[in-house]
Amino acid sequence: MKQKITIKTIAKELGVSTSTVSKALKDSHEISTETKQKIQAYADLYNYKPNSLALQLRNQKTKVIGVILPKIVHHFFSTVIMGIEEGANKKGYNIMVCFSNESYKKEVETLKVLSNGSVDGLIVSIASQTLENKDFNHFKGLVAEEIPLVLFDRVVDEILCDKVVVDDVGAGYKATQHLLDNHRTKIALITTPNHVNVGALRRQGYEKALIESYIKTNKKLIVEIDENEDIKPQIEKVFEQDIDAVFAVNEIYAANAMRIAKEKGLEVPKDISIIGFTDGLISEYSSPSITTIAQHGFTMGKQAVDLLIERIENESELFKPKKIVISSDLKLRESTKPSS
Amino acid sequence: MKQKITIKTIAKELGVSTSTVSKALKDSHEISTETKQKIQAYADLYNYKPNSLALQLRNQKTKVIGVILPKIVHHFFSTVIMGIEEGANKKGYNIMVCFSNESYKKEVETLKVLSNGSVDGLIVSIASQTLENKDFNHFKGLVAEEIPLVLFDRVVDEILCDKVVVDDVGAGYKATQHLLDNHRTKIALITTPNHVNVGALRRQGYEKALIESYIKTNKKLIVEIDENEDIKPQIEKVFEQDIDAVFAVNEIYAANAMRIAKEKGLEVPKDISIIGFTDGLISEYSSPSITTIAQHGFTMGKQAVDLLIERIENESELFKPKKIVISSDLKLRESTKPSS
DNA sequence: TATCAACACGAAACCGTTTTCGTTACTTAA
DNA sequence: TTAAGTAACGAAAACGGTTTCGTGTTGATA
Repeated sequence: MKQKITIKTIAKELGVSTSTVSKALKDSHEISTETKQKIQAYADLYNYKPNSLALQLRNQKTKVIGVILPKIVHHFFSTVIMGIEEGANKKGYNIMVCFSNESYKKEVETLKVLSNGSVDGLIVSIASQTLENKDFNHFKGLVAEEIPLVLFDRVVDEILCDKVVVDDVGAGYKATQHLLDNHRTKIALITTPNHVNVGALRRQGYEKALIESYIKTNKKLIVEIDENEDIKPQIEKVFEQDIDAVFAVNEIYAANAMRIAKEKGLEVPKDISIIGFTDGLISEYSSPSITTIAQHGFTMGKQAVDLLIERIENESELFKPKKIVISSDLKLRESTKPSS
Repeated sequence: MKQKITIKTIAKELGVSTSTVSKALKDSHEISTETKQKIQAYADLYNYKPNSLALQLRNQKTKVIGVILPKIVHHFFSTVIMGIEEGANKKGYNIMVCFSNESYKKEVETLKVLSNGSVDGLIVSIASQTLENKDFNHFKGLVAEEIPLVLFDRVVDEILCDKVVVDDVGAGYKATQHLLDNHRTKIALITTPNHVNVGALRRQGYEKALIESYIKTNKKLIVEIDENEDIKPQIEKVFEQDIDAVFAVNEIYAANAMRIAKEKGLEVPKDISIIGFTDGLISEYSSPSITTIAQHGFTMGKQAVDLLIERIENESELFKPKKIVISSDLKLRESTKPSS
């Protein structure tokens, strides 16, 4: 990179002190109009831009927000990023995005790197492996250092910080109830392993809805997908049971289920109803299109970043963690059209 | 944020100088074993982490790479980010991600902010609006300042820098040829406005393939989608023509085309073949699944970041812009299965 | 005993900027 | 004539590190 022009260069070149240059560029009244014009002209000519590192060091703030996601090739996380970026940008912040790739180790490392002063605060969705081994010390460290932290979607109670989540139980309930309303009673649930808590919560909603309809939950109708294995055969297994509906906790699972149903000669939604989660492009463009629970990722990102910036800029306030619950909507599409 | 522990605090607390502390923490031979142990123990106890801003200022490098994308809710860009992040991470860099949202103004601003010393280099895919109004001065400014820059996917010749692109002409040719091989001759092209050069290039490939088969291109079969309008009606118009195949330059257009085909009672691939671009989840999960040109976004991101880091770390070399062309593959699926 | 190297540490400069607090020189009012 | 005020600028500290170059104290050697 070319040697950048600094205040020092300008000062030396114009035979004044750096303080004068600094003040002149800020249009301070302390400096004579004449001198100001001379300095500003010179700065313009050589395209002077203040070094942001120096400013960050001096001001003890970076105007950067760190974002750590488990993965990105997932419509939901993409929309969350959009929301975060837009909200951050509006308040003059930039975002630094990292991925844990669902790995505990990488999450710990990334957290360490970002908490070295390079960001003013962090927005994180916890890696699946971390949720599994339940070791949250790296997060607790952050909290102890009082680095502003907002968790979203995948959160845990052990970490005392602000949180933004969707009403997973309610959403699971809503989805299941919708199937029940369509007179489906043999509803399969395709979910994540139980340690991924959003999956567990949606399952609670599913069970609650069934109980209220006096249907006892049948464990054989529930599959917990192991993402390290091939997904399709795992879902296929549940089709060996007698089912008339599928509730999947994300759209990939839902799309797979639909594909399998078709392969088995089942017609959607006549023979079997399918409902997914995360209102992404797959659900929208598959045929038949898939009814889903819309998670409002954009809103979630926006809320998370607003909360974080609030926390960053009002440090003085006493700390009382907030939890924002975003309600989710049922987005009706073809895959659950009543047969009547 | 809590007051962080610094080298100064340690020095004062232990009654030594900051230089001693700094050296001790780096295990310098200049410091006695005794003192080193004392200092290291103290640092560990209070969880000392060197302030990265201070280091960045002193070393004149940030180990951060800026990434500016037109948008993210697009499978292709998501995979590119993954590639960039992985490559960057491997070499100890972090990435700062921003979005231009296809807007010229936001692109200019973002570029300005990031080139203030907060990043060591930039990876950018140009905003559609910028391509349209052909004003590249903000990029030329970067090049003049010798800030390492790599453009990918959407690139232009006017900017003298490293580039990573897919072989768009070849890909367009390949796709069209595939349709021709399946005895389709009335091939519609659904593309972007011509200023988005990747669209223009793919169109060249399309036209080349047709010419080689002695088929004259019919302008009525080509639609340039205006993304500010509703997409579906625009695509519907081409179905008023007599067509037996559709080549779409991205998967959203392809999915829309398939949906329309079905609504018109056309069977895919019996009555009409459809081929898309960008091997995303929509293509994979729609039914029938859609044949696409795989763009290898991950590879692209990786190559881009490798190129950039190479440039950052070997400044001395004389500058000769490189252009890496990534070959694309045809991914055969159901939407173009030969009817025979 | 004088000389010299090795050892262990500190002072100070530096990265680029801001800001407080002088310090001049000049003007104005008492 | 003198005290006070003001305009215009500079010196220096500060942010948190690293690094070069002393410097004082040992111990060994000639």
